Amino acid sequence: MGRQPCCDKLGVKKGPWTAEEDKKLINFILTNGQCCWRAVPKLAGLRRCGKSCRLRWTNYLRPDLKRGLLTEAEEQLVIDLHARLGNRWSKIAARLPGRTDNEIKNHWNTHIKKKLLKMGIDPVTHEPLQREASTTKTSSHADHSPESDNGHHMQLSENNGTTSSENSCSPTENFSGDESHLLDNICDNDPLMSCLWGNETSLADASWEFPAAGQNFDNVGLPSWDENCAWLLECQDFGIQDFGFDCFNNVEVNTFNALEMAGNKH
DNA sequence: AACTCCACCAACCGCCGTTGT
DNA sequence: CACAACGGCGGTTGGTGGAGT
Repeated sequence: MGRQPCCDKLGVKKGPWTAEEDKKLINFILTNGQCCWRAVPKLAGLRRCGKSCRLRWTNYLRPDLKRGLLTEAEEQLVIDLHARLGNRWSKIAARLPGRTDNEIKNHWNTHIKKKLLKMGIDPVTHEPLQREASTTKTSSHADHSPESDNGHHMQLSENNGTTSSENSCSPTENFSGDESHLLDNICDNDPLMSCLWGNETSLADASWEFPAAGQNFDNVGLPSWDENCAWLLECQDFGIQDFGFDCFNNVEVNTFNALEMAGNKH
């Protein structure tokens, strides 16, 4: 009869994660790798739902995360991808290494939306607002989807504010359909997109996988995580910056910062 | 200094497609 | 095949801190 419940919901902690919890989660994934999230809280000694553990890991603790504001290039890419994909944040995030869907979604809602509106562009349809107003008479936005915007999306350009309609790929961007053709179009018309879409398979297939114990990050150009992390965790209480170390790569520093921030909060 | 407003973002909620029993 | 949980996703909320008054 079906599966066992994910968590009993009773005695499950909610709210912000503490440094201690982060430590436990990191330690667990270090030694066991990413396995079934349902088992993680129990095995890691966390009073959290597996879902919550996964979220914490993917959005905050993952060592390959970039932090800080999106760069201009990233922002432009998000806008472009949003015009093509709509609110499919996970798909968009897959094109921006080191960024999470949550982060992109937040950035969209807090920054990009306003920016587009200021420029007179509808953030939903990527159409100019005036033209938008006239077209709404015949079609509703409620059902807006990448398939329905006919590819006449606006591209944010601080330089000239021109649209990219002319040089963007066309219409009916149904990714499940003739995707290879679509990707060709995108790549042909946009160098940045070309670069990213060029790695389509690797990016798309490279669901973030933490190496199991004994493996290291050599294949992704990262240092051996489990070698570093033991003392990393021990050091978190001091704060890495206090050491004046600048020899860490971003990955390690990010993890330090994450832990430190969590530690400072509590 | 105290208060209010606002922006930011981590985390939760609920839905949906997939998958195990 | 039916059912129920899993995993993932997108929408939304609530806490926090900074800016403005």
